[in-house]
Amino acid sequence: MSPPARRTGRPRSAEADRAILGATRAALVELGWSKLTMGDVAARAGVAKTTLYRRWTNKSELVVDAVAALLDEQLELPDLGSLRADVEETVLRFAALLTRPEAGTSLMAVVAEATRDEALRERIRTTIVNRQKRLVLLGRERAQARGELPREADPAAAARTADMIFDVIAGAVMHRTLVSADPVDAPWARDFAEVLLCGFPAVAGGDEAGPATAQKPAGSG
Amino acid sequence: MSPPARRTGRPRSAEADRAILGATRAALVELGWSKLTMGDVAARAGVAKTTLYRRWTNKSELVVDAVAALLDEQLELPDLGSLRADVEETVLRFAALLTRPEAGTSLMAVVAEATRDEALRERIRTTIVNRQKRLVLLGRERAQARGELPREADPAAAARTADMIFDVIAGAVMHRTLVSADPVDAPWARDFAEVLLCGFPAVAGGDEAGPATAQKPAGSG
Amino acid sequence: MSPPARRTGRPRSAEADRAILGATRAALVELGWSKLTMGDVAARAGVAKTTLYRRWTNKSELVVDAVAALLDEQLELPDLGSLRADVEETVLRFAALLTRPEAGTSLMAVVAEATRDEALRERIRTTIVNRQKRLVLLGRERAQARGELPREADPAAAARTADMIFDVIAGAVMHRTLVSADPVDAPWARDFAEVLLCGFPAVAGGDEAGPATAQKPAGSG
Amino acid sequence: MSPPARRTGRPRSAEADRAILGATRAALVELGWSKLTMGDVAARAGVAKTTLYRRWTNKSELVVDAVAALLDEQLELPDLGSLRADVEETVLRFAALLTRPEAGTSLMAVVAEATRDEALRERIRTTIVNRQKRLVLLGRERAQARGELPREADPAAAARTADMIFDVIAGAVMHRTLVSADPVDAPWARDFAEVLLCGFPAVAGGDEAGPATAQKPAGSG
DNA sequence: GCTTAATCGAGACGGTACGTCAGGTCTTTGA
DNA sequence: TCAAAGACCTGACGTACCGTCTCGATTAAGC
Repeated sequence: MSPPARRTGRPRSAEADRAILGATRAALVELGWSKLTMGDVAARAGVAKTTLYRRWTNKSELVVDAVAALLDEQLELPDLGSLRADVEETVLRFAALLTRPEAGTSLMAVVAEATRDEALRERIRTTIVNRQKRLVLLGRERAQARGELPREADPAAAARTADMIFDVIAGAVMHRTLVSADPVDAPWARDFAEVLLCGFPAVAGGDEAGPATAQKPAGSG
Repeated sequence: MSPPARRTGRPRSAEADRAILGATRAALVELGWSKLTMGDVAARAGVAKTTLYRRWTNKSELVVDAVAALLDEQLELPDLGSLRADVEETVLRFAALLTRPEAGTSLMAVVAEATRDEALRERIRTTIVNRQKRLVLLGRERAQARGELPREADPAAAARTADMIFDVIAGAVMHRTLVSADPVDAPWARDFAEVLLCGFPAVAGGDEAGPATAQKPAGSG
Repeated sequence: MSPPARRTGRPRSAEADRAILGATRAALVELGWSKLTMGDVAARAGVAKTTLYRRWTNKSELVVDAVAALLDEQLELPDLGSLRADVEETVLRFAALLTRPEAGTSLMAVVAEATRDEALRERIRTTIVNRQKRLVLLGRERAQARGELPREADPAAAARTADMIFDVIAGAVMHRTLVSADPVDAPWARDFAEVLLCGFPAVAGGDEAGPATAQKPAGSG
Repeated sequence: MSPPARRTGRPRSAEADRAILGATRAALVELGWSKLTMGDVAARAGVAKTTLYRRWTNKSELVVDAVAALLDEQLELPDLGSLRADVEETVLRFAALLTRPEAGTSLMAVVAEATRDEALRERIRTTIVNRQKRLVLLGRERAQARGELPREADPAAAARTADMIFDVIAGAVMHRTLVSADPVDAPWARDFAEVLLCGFPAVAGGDEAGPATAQKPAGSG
């Protein structure tokens, strides 16, 4: 059907695929992105380098897949009864994941590489970004079911909002963890959820200051 | 004092320093982080590789300095009369900067590298992170002067808040630009400022839904 | 007996054999020994690599057979009425053959390979060396029939002599053509025949000098 | 002067040159031509592969130089008082050399390679062929001094003759040793010297048969 | 006409070496 | 002492070919 069903020749070993991705993750844990080599991954997987290059054109694509598998497997949306609690927990889990040596660094490195490589960019978008956005979509749906958020009429606007939330949450955690190199702990998560739900003036000083200044600009919308 | 006062021998050429950083930026523009080579930088700067290594211990540190200089030179806080306007403009400027080939990629790559290199992490913190936090601090001060934000009593809490804001703004822009690979344009900036100042329920549907559900959890501090 | 009489199963394609040897020669012409690859030969022959390895254990053996077939097909002893004329003509023909890109190079390469490979050495001996010695044997017989050479009493000595002649003729032509990389033309062939039949002092200066000095050493034999 | 006298930069290590050629010869002895690898040679020489490739563009050129050095060092013309004795001894020595694993095979392989590589052919000619022709020239001179050979008037003809003798001797020994894979021993050397000095009919049957048939063809020069 | 078994094509596989490239160091001569 | 030049070692790169191995599909010979 969609894949033309290669009929002929020896079929690719599914075993090898698994071994390679596993070896990649193990190597990332031990060595980190920059010291990981294709030869080493091949050796760990008990596989020839050519087998590796037959499936992934380079280190970046391989690592994207390995990281994507990790994210798929590790990230699940909790259901703690309130949007705020779900956000806090998700932030903590995501931060914990990014702190793992195989995840955060690799993601950064791969994204850096992608700026010069359209194919890689596409692969990141499909296997990581789009797939993790499900968390935002699911979280919103639950919040709407609970009555915490209104149902949105315009689906385009809804999609835009989801993208925004995804970028804000993922971006903030990533930046805090990897760029600022500060810990994401429970207090931070609480403050962050507050900012996300109420705006930062609520955190900055007192609740009374917030509403007064945070008006939409007169000319907008 | 700080420089141990080298007295003897041929002094280092200040010309060389400038040429090297310039060449590094030019090379980053053309080639990007991963294809940039020390040999190439040296050649562009009309300098021997030795000279280069006498000043920076490795590629990463060199690039950190080049990027830091770029950020120092390009990022300034606008004063548009309101906190919201300042945030929107800053977001746009920062996004424009990250889109430049020498900036975003390099930053990501260098951060990725830093996860395994304490010295590099420190250099990033001092020459990039801490130095750009000035924008947040200055912005808050102005907003306080305008009466848009209250003066905070607890300096530790004030610092924490500033860090948070910095991570949220920088992180969101960075993630949108480089990971999601979507454009940061005026509408996005407007929405983002709205989230930042009022919380995301304000964007999600209608103002009425927001306040009702986004209460602090009962048991929290 | 010699073939273990495979009774059952699909028989090997004789077509394939021919196609492979042909493709090998074509590839040798185009690429030479060192750039010839089994995969390429298979592709040219429209045959799978497996088919190829089912018949020849490796590249060297395949090439030996291809070259042997070439020699068999191209080398024939002329009958020009005198030993000298036959020698000259044979030398020219052999040189012409060695100059062809598929012959000389391959022969050298295969011989080089054989020094570490007894099986290959044996194959060369049987399919090339012994088979081409027929030219020497036939030539001598004809010369004896013409009365140009005496019939030899001792068959062992006769064989030794034939071997010697074979090595001298083939070796000289091969060395001149491939090592010295000088042309074997009619004058050279004439001189060579002179040396072979009369000894080199006859060529060196004048006939008178030769016999006088080229005596067997007194103490030998 | 002729080399523009590179003044600047670290000079090439003469030590390395020696180590590499030595390692090459050692590797040839142990492994033979086809199993010798550049990486292995580099490792044995305690040198990086790049250092090796900086001096020789490929395996063949390296081996040519190694073999040339071997020949220079091992081949010397004996002076046994007569041309015949000198020839016999030289033949034996040359055969002994070719039998060594690093010499004969390598020479064949390199010559095979050279048929497709003009630069290599030139290198063989200058470093091996021309340099070893000295033996022929020297041998003739001595024989002339002894009165065994006439002095030749025409220098061009003299050169042609020397080339011929060189090809006949080297070619015969090489073919016997490597192609026919038969031993070159004292009896063979004696027979060969006889052929070379008196023509092969002298060996074939009786001396009386030789002169009668080995006349120059009527129509020639 | 069915069974049997070796052959065929295709192409993936584990290996080994290739020749290149970049990182970072060291050794010259010259300023 | 520093600078320019460039050789050096290290180690990874991605490719090429080797010879082997699985596939499913043929194709005769024997029953």
